[in-house]
Amino acid sequence: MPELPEVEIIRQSLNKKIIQKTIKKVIVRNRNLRIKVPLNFEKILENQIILDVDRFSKYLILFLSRRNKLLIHLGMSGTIHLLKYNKKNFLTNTSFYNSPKLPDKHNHIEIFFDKFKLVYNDPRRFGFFEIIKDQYSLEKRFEKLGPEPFNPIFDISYIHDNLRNKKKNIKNLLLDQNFVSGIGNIYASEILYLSKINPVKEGKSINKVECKKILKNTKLVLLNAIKRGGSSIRDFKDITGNKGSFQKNFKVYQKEGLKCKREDCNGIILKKNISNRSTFFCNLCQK
DNA sequence: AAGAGGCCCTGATAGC
DNA sequence: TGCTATCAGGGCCTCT
Repeated sequence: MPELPEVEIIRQSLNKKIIQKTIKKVIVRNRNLRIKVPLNFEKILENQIILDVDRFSKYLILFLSRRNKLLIHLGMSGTIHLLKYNKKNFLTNTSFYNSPKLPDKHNHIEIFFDKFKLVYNDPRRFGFFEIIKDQYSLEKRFEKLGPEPFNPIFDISYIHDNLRNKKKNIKNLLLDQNFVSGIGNIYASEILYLSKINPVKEGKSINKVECKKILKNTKLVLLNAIKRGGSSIRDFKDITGNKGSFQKNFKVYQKEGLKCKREDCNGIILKKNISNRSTFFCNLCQK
């Protein structure tokens, strides 16, 4: 479901609520996530204090008091929300979150704190919760992933060097997490539109000027999306129930058939399947 | 070795 | 109404 901006929004809202809180109890209702939740998962987490909530790419990282970490990935349909306990010690969702569209049957993991619980809901179960034993293992875990777009390593030379021998199209390259981490299907289309680059263009035919545009627009799009609370299509919300609004800023994503937003362009937004993912682009100004 | 395609899942929606 | 097909903010594995 979420790309880097949405995960960052979740991190921020989670950070405010669970830092320095102790995990009282953990219930796993379905271990069959993308990675099987191990049988000792609950025991490892219980009685630990959350020291920090960090993020790399589309992964959330909870730093725990015994120095291990909880790595969370939301896949395509994972959501996290906090439910407050009411006076009778029953659980109510009125204070923090309400979403009539999330049936309880997909609440796979619940982490209980003193006054609220964290609930992980994921209909498609492409997400996962993974215990990482220490800092070294964490770095090892991310070893093969490319830098985030905000990392100074991700500069024009890095982009150019990584594209120049690639036959793969630029859209798929932007989605390749081993090249750059955090871009997903929505933002790839948006970045290429702003850069006036056709999504099917081969990596090796992208020149330095275009690399510069990709660099600039990648950061621009992701930062603006974060600024606006992420993109709320299919009901994305942060853990306190606030919707993002970046979907209102989409130039091409899900804009098939509409006129190009550039005033000096008479193009039409087309939808094309690239490696089985929808891709949106202007037929005229993206060369 | 790079790159294309299949696959992991459920739910919503469209079309007959 | 009820079927079938298609499509979803992701990423890993296998085959060529």
